[in-house]
Amino acid sequence: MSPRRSVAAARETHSAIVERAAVVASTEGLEGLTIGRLAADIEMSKSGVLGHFGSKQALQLSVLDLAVSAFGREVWESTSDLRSGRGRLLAICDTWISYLDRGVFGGGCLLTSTALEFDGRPGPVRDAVASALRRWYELLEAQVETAIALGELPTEAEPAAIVFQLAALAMGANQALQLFGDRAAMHTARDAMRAVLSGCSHKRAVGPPPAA
Amino acid sequence: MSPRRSVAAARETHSAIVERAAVVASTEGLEGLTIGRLAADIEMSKSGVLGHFGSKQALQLSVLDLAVSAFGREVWESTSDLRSGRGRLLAICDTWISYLDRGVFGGGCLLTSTALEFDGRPGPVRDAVASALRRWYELLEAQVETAIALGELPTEAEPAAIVFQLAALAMGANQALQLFGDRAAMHTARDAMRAVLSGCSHKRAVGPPPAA
DNA sequence: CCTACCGATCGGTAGG
DNA sequence: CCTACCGATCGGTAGG
Repeated sequence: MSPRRSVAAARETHSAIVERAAVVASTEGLEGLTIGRLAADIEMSKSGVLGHFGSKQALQLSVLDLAVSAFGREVWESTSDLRSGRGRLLAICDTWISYLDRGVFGGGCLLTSTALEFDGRPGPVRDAVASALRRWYELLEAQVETAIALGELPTEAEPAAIVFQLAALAMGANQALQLFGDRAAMHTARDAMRAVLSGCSHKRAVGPPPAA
Repeated sequence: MSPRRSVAAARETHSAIVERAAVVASTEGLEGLTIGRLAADIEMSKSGVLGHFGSKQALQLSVLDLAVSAFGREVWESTSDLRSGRGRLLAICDTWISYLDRGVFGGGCLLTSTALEFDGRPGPVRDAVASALRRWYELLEAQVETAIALGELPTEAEPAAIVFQLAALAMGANQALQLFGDRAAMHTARDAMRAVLSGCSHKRAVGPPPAA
């Protein structure tokens, strides 16, 4: 008479697999996942694991979904109490760096690593990570446009260029931390992000160097 | 009486394998290399391929060596006619972007992708890519220091922060091109690199936003 | 959710 | 440089 134990339990098992897979993928990559190893980790049979997804690729997409949700929750949603504009962008720089610094799934940013791992492999995984990143960048561009409209950034600021720089600095922070264990770079990245949002050097600055 | 054909021929075969492996690794990753596939591509037996390296890891290190050489030649050495300082740094921004834009081994920058692929896997490959990138960053920092000493950059400029930003922007350009096919981002990245070297915003710029 | 199994491929070795 | 082979593991299926 168990009240359909299988439904709730299956959902829990599903989550447990995806969460474990995210941890593995965080260091081994999404392609480095194997059903067999995951089954051993979670103490299930291979077919028990595979039954939840149907294929390795479907599992990869589930892991990516989890990574996107976690990123959105930690970087974007945690600034939802702020009104749109420069203030929220500054807060996002902080939550973004903090997200990287905490190493959510035990390794670096899964969106960044998946983007690089799959950028040369056409298919659903590449499409999914590309569209997730594109949505994120468009969200940020909208914030920049709002900031410009509010007079918080100069009218000649270019949203795409500003967002490009913020994303690049986040990638730099990710590499510094994961490859070199360089915590100090988190501050460097944060300062550089704030400089990008300071209204200085949004347009080409190719004049002569200032006198020393 | 062939004049030790085996020596020269073996060297050529070795190069052919490594070059092919670099092309494969450029889209599949260094861990995605397999001896069997490489052997089929190059039309040799598996053991014929493996005999040149001894192990897959040794092959990976050879590919990384090739990638480091190519990067050094195309980005650094091609600016060797310039004297050290800001002028050479500006030229490096151009050769760096050009190197990324050309997609040397058919995919993205192998140093960037290997760094991300192996940052969570301790071992010789991780050590090799980390030390190659560290040497590159130190080379750039020395150029920044020279520029400061020559009065081409402000004395309060922080070499590590400037190099961090240049490297981050290169990673951003790599992602934009490989994941989104965004050629326009090459110009965005180049402009942002030049802004970093313009003497503006080297120190924290956290004041109030400029009036609109 | 399991056991049992499939063909394919992995990195690597033996021996020549 | 080759053939022939090793044990291990891969993603996935059949059948329950």
